[in-house]
Amino acid sequence: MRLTAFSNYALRTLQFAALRAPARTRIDEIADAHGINRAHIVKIVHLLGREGYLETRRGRGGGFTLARPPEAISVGEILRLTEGPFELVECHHAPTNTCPLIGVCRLSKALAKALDAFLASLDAVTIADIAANRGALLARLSPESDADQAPEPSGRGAVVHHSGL
Amino acid sequence: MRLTAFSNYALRTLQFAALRAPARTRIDEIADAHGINRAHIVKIVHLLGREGYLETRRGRGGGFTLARPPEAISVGEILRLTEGPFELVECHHAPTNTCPLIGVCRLSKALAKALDAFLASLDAVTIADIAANRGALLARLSPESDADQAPEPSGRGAVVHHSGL
DNA sequence: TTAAAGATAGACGCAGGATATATCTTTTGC
DNA sequence: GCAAAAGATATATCCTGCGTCTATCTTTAA
Repeated sequence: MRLTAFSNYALRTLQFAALRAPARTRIDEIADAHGINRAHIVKIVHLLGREGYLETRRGRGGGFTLARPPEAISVGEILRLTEGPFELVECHHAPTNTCPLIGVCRLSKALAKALDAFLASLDAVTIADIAANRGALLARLSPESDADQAPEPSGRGAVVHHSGL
Repeated sequence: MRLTAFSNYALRTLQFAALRAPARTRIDEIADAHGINRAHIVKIVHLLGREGYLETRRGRGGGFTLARPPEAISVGEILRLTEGPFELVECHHAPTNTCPLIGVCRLSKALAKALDAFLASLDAVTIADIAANRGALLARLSPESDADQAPEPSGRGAVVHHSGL
């Protein structure tokens, strides 16, 4: 049982934006920080923008910021968005189900209940919560500058500082 | 987020064995019932036998039964066995972690806690629980004979009745 | 008008899991 | 003791979802 890297990076993108607020964050910053390809974060930012979690802005000086207060975005709702339908087992998806026990199977129900417990636990956690220890996180993200946005601009393709995330 | 079919069938194998108890169950019965290849259930029965959940017996008249009372086997422990290490995100596996936030990241901790909630929910469910409504389950598994083991023997390769599971 | 930024499209690779086949060993019944 | 029935074991192959990459377009500010 594993979450997709897509979900993981989506949450880290929001966490990063919360840390940078009220300044804007750029896609390349996050991609460089993780040492991964731009395209991943591009897709994530695009989706989160469409769904009203990020305010994106094109062009020079652009970037994105949280579209809502971080206390108003829960980890659970992001996972519901990025992880696709949560079908732990085949029989949770009626159209393709082949199990004749459907409707009377208590295993299926127990699994659904456990999934609810999982999501409920994450519904109680917000982006503000996972960005609360700002100092410690920023120290890891950009060891040289603690609380302000990195001043030096970076080119598109060249990985400049690779501070990791 | 999805469980493997392997885990799903492992639980159904135990559920089936509980329903059949104290009679023995054969691998082919379950494979035929699901309409899947023998090899899947073979691997599962072998593992569950090795780990002390099933008593297996070779040869004519062989098959397997639960090695413990069904109340003493929880769904959670089976999942821990069959699902491999539960690493929801990359950073939960220290050897391959690349995230510099490791140790201070509250997202990582929140995910671990949610996973605990998931497993705790399933630790409270036993094989006895998911086989409790015996009548309803058996009616679906073998519509013609309700409470006794199907009398007709079935050959190895030929799918005979395909009652589904 | 140029550089910096997000938006969009599409191709490709690949690991894990699902599926299948073949054969060996053990046990019982005749 | 032989044959049939059952689990044990090994190996091969397919396939889907996810991750990865490249290229190009559009918007915006200096």
